[in-house]
Formats: sequence, structure tokens, C-alpha cells
Amino acid sequence: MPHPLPSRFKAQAAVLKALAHPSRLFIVDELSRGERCVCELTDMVGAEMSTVSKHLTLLKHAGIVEDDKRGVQVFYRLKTPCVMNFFQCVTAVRQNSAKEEELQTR
Amino acid sequence: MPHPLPSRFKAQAAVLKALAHPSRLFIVDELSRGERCVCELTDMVGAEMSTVSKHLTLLKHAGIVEDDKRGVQVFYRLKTPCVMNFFQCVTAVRQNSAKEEELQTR
DNA sequence: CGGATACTTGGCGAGTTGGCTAAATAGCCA
DNA sequence: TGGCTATTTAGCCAACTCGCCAAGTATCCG
Repeated sequence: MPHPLPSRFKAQAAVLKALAHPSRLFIVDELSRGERCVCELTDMVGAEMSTVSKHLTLLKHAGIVEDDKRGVQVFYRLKTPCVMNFFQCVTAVRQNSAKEEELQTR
Repeated sequence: MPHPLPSRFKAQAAVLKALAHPSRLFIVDELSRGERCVCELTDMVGAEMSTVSKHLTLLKHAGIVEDDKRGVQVFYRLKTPCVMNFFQCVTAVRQNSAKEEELQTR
């Protein structure tokens, strides 16, 4: 057994994995504009509430969001606002690839 | 059918998904210090070369790295240097969660 | 040419993900 | 209490991921 990867990469990958889904990315983007309850997010995502609830649980376990029960509703909000910084770079990567594809045209 | 998620989230999620694996994160981190050939990365990752090659192909398709064959070797390098900005925020999320867990101790 | 080295591709198996429906849980109000 | 609404949990299944080994391709060199 040569080298075990530093556990730092495992932990970082776990956070990225939590973000690596269109619905979860949408949710994070939406929460960057303020807290939302599960039913609001459910309407916007366009999936079953149980599915959205699972996505939120996953984001919570990854340490990206936190929740807060008020009456019969549960409100979620971002725990680490800088999460949105991701988007800038992800967009840069995408535009880069788009440009490449255009150039290739072979 | 209520709302289809903007395709922007799908594309962004694809990039994050490519990064969301410990070995690939390690590779990207390593490439941020300069180009490397597959055999160098293989030694460092500690997996079969075929496995590392597959990770590199995946990163290439995501538009994160590009390659360059020189003789019998293939060198990979980052296509979008800002990819490393991710790490700062991912680390912040992780420290945030670590703190939470410490506080909870219930 | 044949052989060695560097890499990629194909295929398989174990494990994970993500969606759904149905059932359970919790809070509010009559 | 019962009924209604909001949410989570459980269970199922199809699809995907990731590792390995084996086989294929490409380049260099003798």
C-alpha cells in the first residue's frame, strides 16, 4: 500500500458531492437570497416534497445549510454564505469548455 | 409539470460532480503546482493506472484539465487555474461543521 | 520486425444515488 | 380529541459510480 490520500481531500470531496446535483445547487442558490421553508422550495424545484426533504437533509449533513422549525414549517438557510463563490469559478470552467467545443468543430 | 430547473444548474452540477472525488481532488491540487504525467499521478494517488486514467478522462470531459501527449507519456494540466479557489470555501464549510459538532456534544 | 513502456478502453461486481409512493411524525386549531 | 397541513422516514428499484483485471493502442528503441 503506497500512499493513503490525505483525509483532507476526502472531507473536501464530501462537501463538493453534496453540492453536485442540479436540484441541490438550485436550492443553495435560492437560499443565498434568504431563508425558505421546505414547501416553498418544493414548489420551485418541481419534485415531490419527500425528495426535496432528502436533498435538504443531505445539505445539512454536509454542513452547508441549517434548519429551524417554526410551528408546522421548517425553514432552511445557508450556514456558509461563501458557498456562492463557487458559482463564479464553476461558470468560468463551463465557459472555457464551451469555447473549446466551439473551436474544435471537427 | 411545474418548473424545469434552469439548465445552468445542470451544467454547474456536472463540473462539481467531476471534482467531488478524493482522488480527483488530489489530482487537481497536484496539477495546480504544474503539469504531471499519468505515471507520476498514479504513483501519488496509489491506485491502478487504469483507474487514474479514467479519473483524468472524466476531468477532461468536465473541462477542468487538458492533456498533451509527448512521446510515450501524456501530460495533464489545469485548464482553469481558478479551480483552486474552491478549496478555500470548501475548507470554510468544513471548519464550520467541525465547530458545530464540537458545540453540540450532547 | 519484436519487446518494453505508457496509457486507454472494456467489462464486471459491489456499492451508492435519486426518484417515487406510502406511512409515520409533529404542530395547530376547532 | 380529530382533522388538517408540513415534513420526515422507510422501502423499493433503475441507473450510475468506482475499483480492479485484462486486453488493446501507441511510441520508442534495438
